[in-house]
Amino acid sequence: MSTLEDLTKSLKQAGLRLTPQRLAICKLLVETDSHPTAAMIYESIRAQYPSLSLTTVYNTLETLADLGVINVLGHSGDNTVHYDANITPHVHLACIACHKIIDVPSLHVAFLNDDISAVSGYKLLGARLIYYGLCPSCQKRNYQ
Amino acid sequence: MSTLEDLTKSLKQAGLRLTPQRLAICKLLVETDSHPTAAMIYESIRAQYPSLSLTTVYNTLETLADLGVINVLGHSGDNTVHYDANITPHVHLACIACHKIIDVPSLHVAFLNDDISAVSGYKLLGARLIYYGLCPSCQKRNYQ
DNA sequence: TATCTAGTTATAATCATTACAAATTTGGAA
DNA sequence: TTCCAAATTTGTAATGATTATAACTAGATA
Ligand SMILES: [Mn+2]
Ligand SMILES: [Mn+2]
Ligand SMILES: [Zn+2]
Ligand SMILES: [Zn+2]
Repeated sequence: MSTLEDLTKSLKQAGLRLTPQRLAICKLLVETDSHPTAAMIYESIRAQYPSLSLTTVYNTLETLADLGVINVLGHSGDNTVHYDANITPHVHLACIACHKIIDVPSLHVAFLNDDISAVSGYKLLGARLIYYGLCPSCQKRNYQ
Repeated sequence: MSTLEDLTKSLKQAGLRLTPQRLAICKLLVETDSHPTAAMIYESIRAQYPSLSLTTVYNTLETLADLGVINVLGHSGDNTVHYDANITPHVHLACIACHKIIDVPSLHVAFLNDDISAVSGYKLLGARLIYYGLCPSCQKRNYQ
């Protein structure tokens, strides 16, 4: 799990400024475990920075992803990209009904990593390990 | 790996017709190993069915995905959804430069599945296991 | 044949994301 | 401190994949 220092250091080391907007976005990313989208981040921070623009959120997320300190998850059935400050490969569980994404621990991820690294010939930059289905509460709701 | 019969049977069992368009899309899906997008499928089949519409491709893919006989992969950095007729959970390697997606065999996927199934409490419907990075030829190209 | 319906098609609408240019802020030079 | 160039942010417009809509077609049924 990246810390706030990880993110801010990597910005500085890349010669980029730590603006209030970037800092707020970084803070939110490391403090949440909800795998937010750009729009969610924008809505959360708008209260503190009323002048914040959605473009800045997208730009900052792209910058952090390019630096390799956050992970870009794909869609969870909702046509929006989710982000994760936890860049150690780990498994996600996405509900196709309510679109929540949670982490699932599994020891086998580490073995999987070793396999892929050894076999692929690719220069690996990250992973998106996503199982999807219906979360317990959405299962109930569907049967009512 | 789903066969053509798997796809056509599941369409019939759901009371849906096996139209020429649907058949052509199913054939392409089971014959390719390239994880095509809706647009790629449309372009491939247009020669045989000049009247084919992109909407039909999208509709058919959604139908097959809802039936659970094809898998919806996320983006590979190209902002387009990729599809896979191989619904047994397996690992993908996506190149962020040329956007090709290949399969990678690993025994640990089976163990991972067992873990997730046992622990989650979710009703699991599928998985997207994607590592991304630079493929060997794009690595060369970047260093020239 | 006449009718009904699932499916297809063409077209338009949606909306997340990206591109662009003007305005603002910043850190450093003078 | 004051000024300046560069970096960054912002508001707005453009893009493009996907989805919605409604007219049309084909194929089954009676
Ligand atoms: Mn996570
Ligand atoms: Mn595959
Ligand atoms: Zn749910
Ligand atoms: Zn490549």
